[in-house]
Amino acid sequence: MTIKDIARLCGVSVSTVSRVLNDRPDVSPAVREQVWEAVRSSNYVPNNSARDLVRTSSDAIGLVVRGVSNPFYSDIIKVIGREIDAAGYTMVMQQINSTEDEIGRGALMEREKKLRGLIFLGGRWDYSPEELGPITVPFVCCSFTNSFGSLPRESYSSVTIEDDLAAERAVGELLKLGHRRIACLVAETDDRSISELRWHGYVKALRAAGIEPDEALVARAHSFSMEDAYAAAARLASSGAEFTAMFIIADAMAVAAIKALSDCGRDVPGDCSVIAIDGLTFSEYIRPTLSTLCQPTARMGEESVRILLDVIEGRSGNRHLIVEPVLRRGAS
Amino acid sequence: MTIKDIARLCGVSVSTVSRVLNDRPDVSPAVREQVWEAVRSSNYVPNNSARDLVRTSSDAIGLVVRGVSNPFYSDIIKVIGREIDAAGYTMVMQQINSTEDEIGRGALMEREKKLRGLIFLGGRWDYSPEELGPITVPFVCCSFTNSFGSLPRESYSSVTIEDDLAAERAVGELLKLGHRRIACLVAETDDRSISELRWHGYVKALRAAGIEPDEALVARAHSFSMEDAYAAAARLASSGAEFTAMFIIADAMAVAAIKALSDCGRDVPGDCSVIAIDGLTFSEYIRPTLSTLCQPTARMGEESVRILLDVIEGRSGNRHLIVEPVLRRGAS
DNA sequence: AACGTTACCGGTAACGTTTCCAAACCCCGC
DNA sequence: GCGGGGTTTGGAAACGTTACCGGTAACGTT
Repeated sequence: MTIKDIARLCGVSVSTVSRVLNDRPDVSPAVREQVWEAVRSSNYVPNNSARDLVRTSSDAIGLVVRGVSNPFYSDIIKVIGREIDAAGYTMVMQQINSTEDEIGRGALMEREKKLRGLIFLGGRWDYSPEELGPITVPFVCCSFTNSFGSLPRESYSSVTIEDDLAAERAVGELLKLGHRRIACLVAETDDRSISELRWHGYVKALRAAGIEPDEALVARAHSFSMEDAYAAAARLASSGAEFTAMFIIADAMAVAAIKALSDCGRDVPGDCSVIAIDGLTFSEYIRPTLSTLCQPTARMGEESVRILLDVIEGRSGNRHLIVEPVLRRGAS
Repeated sequence: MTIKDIARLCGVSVSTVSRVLNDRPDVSPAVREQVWEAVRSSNYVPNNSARDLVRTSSDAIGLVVRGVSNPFYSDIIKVIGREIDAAGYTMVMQQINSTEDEIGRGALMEREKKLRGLIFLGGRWDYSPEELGPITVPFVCCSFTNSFGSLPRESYSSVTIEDDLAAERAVGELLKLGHRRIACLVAETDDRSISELRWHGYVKALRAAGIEPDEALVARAHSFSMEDAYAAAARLASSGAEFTAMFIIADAMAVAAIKALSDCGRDVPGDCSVIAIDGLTFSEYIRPTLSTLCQPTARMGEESVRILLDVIEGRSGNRHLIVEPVLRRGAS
C-alpha cells in the first residue's frame, strides 16, 4: 500500500496525496477530505525511508550515553525517550564506555542515520572545537557541560546543574553542622568527568572555610559503580582516618558507601554524616534516608529535548539552561 | 559524497562499488581494494535511507518497554542496547504506559520504520493470536511470557524466568524458616502483569504447605512504584495484622516496604523476614541486605537479542528460553 | 578455429516519496 | 466571450541505493 495506491483509489495524482499528507496548502477541502478518508480506510503508512531519502534527513534523534553503571542516567533516559516520541521523533540510542570516542560514535551515527540532532548524556566536558568538528547537527549536553572547556558556548546547548557549586553547597551543609574533618568519595575514571567537577567544589568549600583538604580523607573509587564505591569507602573507613562527615559525588555511590561505613563499624549518621548529589528515588527509601542534592531529572530531560527541538526547528538558537538542585534533607 | 562519486573516482560503475561495499562476489581483488581505498580516503558513508528503501527493510530493532517506574527494566535496557549495536543493528525505543495498546504501538513502529524485529519488555502476558495479528516481524518477550495466554508458542520467542515458580520458591524459603503467617505485597495494575503471575506462586506455595491465604495479609499497591509500595506496606503494617514474614513481588517495592515496616515499628528482619524477586544491584547495598531471587539480567538481555537475531537472520526458529533465578540470601 | 564456460563488469529499472514546474480550471470584470 | 488572476491539479525529475540482466573478455576444450 503506497501513496500511489491511495492516489489511484481517489482518482487524483500522487502529488496531491502527498500534499494533503503533509498538510500543504493548495488543495481543495473536498479532495483533502476524500484523501484522508482513503488513508484511514486502507491501512496505509507512509514509507519513512523514501521520505528520508528525498528530504535528506530523518526524524531520528541520537542519544549517546556513557556510564552504564549509574542509575541516575536510567531515569533521565526514560524521560528523554518519552519526550522525544511525544514530539513525533524517534530516539536511537548508542552506548559508549569510557574509553571509546563518544564524539566519533555520535558523528558516525549522525551521518549514517541522518540524525536531526544529538543528546549527550554523561560524557567528558572538555572537548575542543576541533574534536567536535565532525558533528554538524545541533546537540545538547544533558547533565554535564563544557564549563571549563574551550568550546564556544553558542555552538551547543546544555542542561545541567552547576556541579561544582552543587558540591560546594553540599559540603557547605556539612560545615554548617559544625563538621571540620570531612571525607570525600570520588570516582577516578580515565578522563574528565563529572566527578572532577564535584571534587573541585568539595575542595573549594573546604578552602573557603579555612580548611586545607587532607589527602588521607579522600577515597577514590575506580568507577561510579556501587561495587567500587563500596570498596573505596571500606578502604577509607578501615584506614583509621578520622572524619565526622563525608561528601560523596553520587547517590548510588553513597548508598554503597554507607553500607561500607556501617560494615566497618562506623554508624551513619551517628559517627559520620553523609551527603551526596543526584537525588535518586531509591535513596529516599534506604535507612537512614540519604541527604542529597536532587537533580531535577524530569525537568532536565524535558528541557533537553525541548531545547534541542527548538534549535532543530529553528525557533531559537543554542541555550544553556542551568537548573537548581534541591536539597533533600535525609537522616544521614 | 555518494556511491556515484566513488564510482567515478575509481573509474568503475556504481554496480561494482555497491558489490564491494556489500561484500558480494564477482569483483576482482584489484578493483575491490581500489574501491575500499577510495571509500576510506573520501569520507563516504552509505545512505541508509536509500538502502532501506530498495531493500524494503532497515537495520532497526524496536524495543517497546512498559513500566517506566521499575529500575529492573533500566538494567535490561542497557544490555539490550549494547548487544543490539554490537551486532550492527540500531535500537529504537518506544515507551508505553499501562493503558496504551503496546501491540498497536509496536506494530505501527514496525511499519513506519520497517523494523526487522521487536523486543517487548514487561508487557501483558495474555495476548491472543488475533490481537497480535498486526505484528509480522519476529519478536521476543523479555522477562515475561505468555505462559497462560493462548498465543501459539512457535509464533514468538521469550526469555524469562518462570515467575510463578520463582515466587513459589521464594515463599518456600520463608516456609522453610518456619514462617506460617506470611504477608504479601503485590501491584495491582489495570491489566495482566507479572505481578499476577508471582501472586499465583505465592498462593500455590501456601496451599502446598497447607495454609489458606489470608486476604488480610495481602497488601496491594497501585503500581510498581516505590511510593505506592511504601503506602501499601504501611497500610498493612499499621492494620494490626499479624505476620512474621513478607513476600514482595519486586525488589524495588521491597526496599520501600522495608522502610515502611520499619517506620511502623516493625523490625526487619527481627519482627518480619522479607524476600523479594528481581535482584537489583542496589538491594544488595541496603541494610539489611535484601534476600531476593536474582533474575540474570545480563544473560536475559544478551539472549533476547541473540535469539531475535537468529530468527531474523534465519538461523533458527522461535525459541523459549527459561533462565534460572539465583537466590541471593541477604540479612532480611 | 569454433564453441562453451567462467569471471567480471556496466546499464538500468526499480524502491516510495517530495518538489518543482507547467497545465488546467474557475471566477470575475470588462 | 475574452483575457487575467488566482486556485487546484498533474507530470516528471530527482534522492542514493540495490538487483537484475545482459555483455564482454579471457580461457580452455574439442
